[in-house]
Amino acid sequence: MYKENNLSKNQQIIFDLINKSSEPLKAYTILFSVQKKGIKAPPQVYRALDKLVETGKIHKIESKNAFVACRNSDCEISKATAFSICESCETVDEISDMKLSKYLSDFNHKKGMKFKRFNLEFFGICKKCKKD
Amino acid sequence: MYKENNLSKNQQIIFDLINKSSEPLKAYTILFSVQKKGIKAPPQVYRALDKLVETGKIHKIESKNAFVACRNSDCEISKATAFSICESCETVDEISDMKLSKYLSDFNHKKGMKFKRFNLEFFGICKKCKKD
DNA sequence: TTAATAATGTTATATTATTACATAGTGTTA
DNA sequence: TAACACTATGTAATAATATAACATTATTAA
Ligand SMILES: [Zn+2]
Ligand SMILES: [Zn+2]
Ligand SMILES: [Zn+2]
Ligand SMILES: [Zn+2]
Repeated sequence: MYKENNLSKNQQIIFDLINKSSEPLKAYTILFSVQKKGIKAPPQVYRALDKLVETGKIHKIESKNAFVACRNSDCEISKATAFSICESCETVDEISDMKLSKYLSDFNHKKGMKFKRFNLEFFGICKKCKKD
Repeated sequence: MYKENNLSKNQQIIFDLINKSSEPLKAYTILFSVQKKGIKAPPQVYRALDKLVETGKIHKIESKNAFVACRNSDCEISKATAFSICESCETVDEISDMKLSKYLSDFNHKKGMKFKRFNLEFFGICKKCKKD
């Protein structure tokens, strides 16, 4: 089952759910949504999530403990992620900006640490919410 | 008690602990450490932490659910935070880089959202760990 | 076909965080 | 001072997030 599609059964079920969602999904929301498909316990969800994050199919929004599907082919397997988060409606968008990504990937710490990965979360009020 | 020092009793106890620590502290580690000082329950810790984050005295490392004291007068009350995190020894350093901070504060999303705040977490292996 | 690896199923438990409600301290102003 | 708003505290219970441990099955590679 793994070959043709590179996702396993549980991984595919959970990825499909996250990918169809317009908002970040939390692990237990996912768990409740997939119980009818036979996924009954937290470890099944967390294992699939871990794998999907590892392979860059989804990202974790750390400030929300929630997961979104990757919308950006440029984030190179989760090595360089950036998001905009509306503090009013909670909408999350993955930022796809080559200049920003390059600037941060090239950033070198004064203390000599070479970074392999970064995650950036911007917060504000989105256009839609501003109108209200 | 609030006037002279702008921190309340519990806030001061918890700030002192985090400030003296060389590593990020987790809420329940803090709770266990301050029980002899009369702080006995999670809400007391979380309330103090919330306030300290709000006022920029400490920051939350989202990827670790842990807290560090602010080492940077430039982060302007938690509006612009950046950290380097060693994936081996778990050391966390607050990055103080005006150019980086300005670059990100000035960054404008294509979708027209104006950002009020950001948090950036870099991951890698620190110098010390590279030698081993 | 055997062995290694990856994925699954299941139960229990650990860790992180909040709700709800009662009480006490502090600052302002009538 | 007394009345009030506001902030902080204390406490019990519970919610939400995540992992450990172990048994089983599926897939791949040698
Ligand atoms: Zn992505
Ligand atoms: Zn919004
Ligand atoms: Zn700071
Ligand atoms: Zn290190």
